[in-house]
Amino acid sequence: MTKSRHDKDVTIGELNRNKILSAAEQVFASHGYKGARVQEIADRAGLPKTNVLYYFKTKESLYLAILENIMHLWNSGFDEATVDDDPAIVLAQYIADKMEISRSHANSSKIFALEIINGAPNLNDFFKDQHSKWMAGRVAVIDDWIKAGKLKETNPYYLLYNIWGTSQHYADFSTQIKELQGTSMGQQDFENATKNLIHLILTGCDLTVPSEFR
Amino acid sequence: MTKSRHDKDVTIGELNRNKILSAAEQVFASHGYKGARVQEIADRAGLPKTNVLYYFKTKESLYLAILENIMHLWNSGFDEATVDDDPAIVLAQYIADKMEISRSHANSSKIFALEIINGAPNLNDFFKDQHSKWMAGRVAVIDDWIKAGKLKETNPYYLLYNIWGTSQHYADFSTQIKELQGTSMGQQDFENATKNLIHLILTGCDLTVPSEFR
DNA sequence: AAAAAACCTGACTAGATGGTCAGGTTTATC
DNA sequence: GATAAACCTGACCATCTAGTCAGGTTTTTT
Repeated sequence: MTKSRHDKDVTIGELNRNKILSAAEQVFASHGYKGARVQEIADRAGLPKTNVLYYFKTKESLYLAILENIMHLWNSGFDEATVDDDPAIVLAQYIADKMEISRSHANSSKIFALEIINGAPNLNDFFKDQHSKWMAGRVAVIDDWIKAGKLKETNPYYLLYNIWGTSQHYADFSTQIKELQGTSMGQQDFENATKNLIHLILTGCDLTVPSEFR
Repeated sequence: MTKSRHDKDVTIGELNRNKILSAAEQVFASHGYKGARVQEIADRAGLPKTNVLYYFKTKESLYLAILENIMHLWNSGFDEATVDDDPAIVLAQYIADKMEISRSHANSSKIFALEIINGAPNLNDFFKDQHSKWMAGRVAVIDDWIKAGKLKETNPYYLLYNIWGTSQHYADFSTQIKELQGTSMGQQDFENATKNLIHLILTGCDLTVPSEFR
């Protein structure tokens, strides 16, 4: 029996980094970037503040680390959609993806949506650029659908924010319900909410809800 | 011609108070209570910080003044609804009211909804009490509707948060669209959004949308 | 078991922040 | 035009905050 690390072993660093990220997620979600205190993050992580700053040199870098994690979550089939795809299927799946993120990563979702809704005031240039490009690409696809007659004339930004805002609200809501009553929204509740939302958004665009999302 | 104030005259105090409240609304809405800086509020109001603190002794009292203003906005027909009223009409009208507030008072709406969704961490006991009572009353009415067979078995908190969250999202969204494109959501856009929302929420409760809200 | 790497933290600092205060000016009232 | 009330603000302060640093301990590697 050796004391050396095996591949499957978790280093103290990994463990603490995760503790910190998880604590930071909660604090940033409830107080925003400016309002979050490093000390509070440390307390929630059960570590001294200095230790938090050992792993993440600044409050900003910790925040950006969280945003980077979240960005991966936001990847979806919509990213590769083209004018040849069916907008109803692509959008319905996108809404379902967003709802799943709201369910499984409520705090992350809250932080990222807040950042985007407020015009990304805390994102550095790299992230802003990355997100702008993604945004421009999605808007272009939506515009192409409209030009191709596959989607009614609509504001692409309106549509995207609509999806984010509504699915986001379930993230806020599910957290709150849990605190108030001790019971989370169940899987079935979320499925119903997802169907409702797909119906709302798609019919708002004069699209027919694909049978697999009904 | 006299220099005395007439009833219709506005004192300097009233003017400045309004400037400050309006500036504070913006800052609290975008940074939250903790993240808001008195200096930033002063800058936006075009006044020295000391002057802001002359009118509102503390940051907290300024925040509470805003919440008090908003509370009046939240009054609606739902407050006096009883089991004898038609839930479809009461709820549809309530949603329409909330949407109108999102349209006309986006920032206020954001602050108050945030406060409630986060469990009112910054509200003093008076406000908490006032709101708890309102909440208990509304939940009781919804439960009565359910017992009377006028509304399907549903979680009353879920329903209320659903209405707040979705209508709230239009407040965030409308601000953002304005910044991105220079054009606000028009009256027609908001009417459509309101109808969509009424439909979503009511059908979610197995209620039929009253014709006047269709 | 020695060296290196990773980890930890108490004491500290510079700057920001909410708030005070004392002494001023302007406005309203008689 | 004198008095009172309302308004204004530069200088200041106690406290909080992100971040530094130096000197330590533990873990991993060789």
